[in-house]
Amino acid sequence: MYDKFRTFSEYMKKESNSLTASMEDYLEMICRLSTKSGYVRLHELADALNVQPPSATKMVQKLADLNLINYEKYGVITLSDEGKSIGENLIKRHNTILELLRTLGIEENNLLEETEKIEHTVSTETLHCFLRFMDFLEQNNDIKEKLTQYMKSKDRLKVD
Amino acid sequence: MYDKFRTFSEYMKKESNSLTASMEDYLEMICRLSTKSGYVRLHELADALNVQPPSATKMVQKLADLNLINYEKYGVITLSDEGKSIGENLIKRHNTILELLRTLGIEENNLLEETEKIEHTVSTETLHCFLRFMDFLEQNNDIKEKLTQYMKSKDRLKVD
DNA sequence: CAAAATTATTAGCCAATCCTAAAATCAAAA
DNA sequence: TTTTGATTTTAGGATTGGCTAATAATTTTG
Repeated sequence: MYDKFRTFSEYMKKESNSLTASMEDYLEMICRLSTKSGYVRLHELADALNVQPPSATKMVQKLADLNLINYEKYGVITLSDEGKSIGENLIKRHNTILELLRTLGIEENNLLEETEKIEHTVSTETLHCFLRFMDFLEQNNDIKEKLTQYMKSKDRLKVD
Repeated sequence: MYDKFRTFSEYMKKESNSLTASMEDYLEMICRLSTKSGYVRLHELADALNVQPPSATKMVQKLADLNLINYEKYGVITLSDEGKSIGENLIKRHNTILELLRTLGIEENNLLEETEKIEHTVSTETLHCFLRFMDFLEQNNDIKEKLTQYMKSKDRLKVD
């Protein structure tokens, strides 16, 4: 009857070719931080993700093994071509989710956290649907406006 | 600059009072499976979640420690009042996400998996926004119809 | 250039959740 | 009632990604 269900852990176990949620976080952040100067230092990365340096070291070594970044001990972190390409897509995905949540009225205070949690869980197909939904609103600005107004007003039909 | 970011693992670490994603999965499923007879057997639970029995044993023991279920070795699993209440809310949350994703045009094939991944990540506030969005569509059936048509059509504005 | 300060690594630990293999318990049938 | 078969538990292992404490390398400063 319920044979199609899986636990969260099992869904989140990535296939061999793809990245774990944390790997995605690191790569995404490396991508953001390296736009200015072209490289990142380990401690900047650790700071930005609010982890301790040893955690960053470990992950950076993993990403280097996967050839997504270039890194040698005590050195500087730069993105490989593949890493850059993936990282840019991760950032796009992040921005898409963020925009969607904003459209649906999630408060600015919670936007980042909610985005960061959700982004790792959505498939490409789902992401496309989200984009398509926002296209729809772009093409129907009256509806977008009406929706925005509605989401702002406080009273609700159902409470939970 | 990016000091508000966290890694996925850190976001998903629950505060002491709340449940991990996997605990939620188990509790939710126990709730579903026990509606008929009022109880669940361990192997039913393991089957439904596609895990091996030892994994289910361990988790069931944890949930019993938290007084969310009643369980004694080799016995039958029943929900405590608190477990039932939480479980029912988890199912509501599940259904809300599922309905939202369906509205946004996610294919039936992917609906369950996408729902199960996302459900653990959204806050109560976000959930309320989702509900409110669907209220909006209920109250504006013309818009809902137009959106559905739009999501069905294949061509897209942007591709990624 | 040597000492001090900063940055990064290693080593080792923890928690969560899955797994397999083997042992224990329970229930049903001969 | 004893045997068999199904169910469940225990024991032990793997992976992931955090952490701290101690060490090492690098950079800055006096």
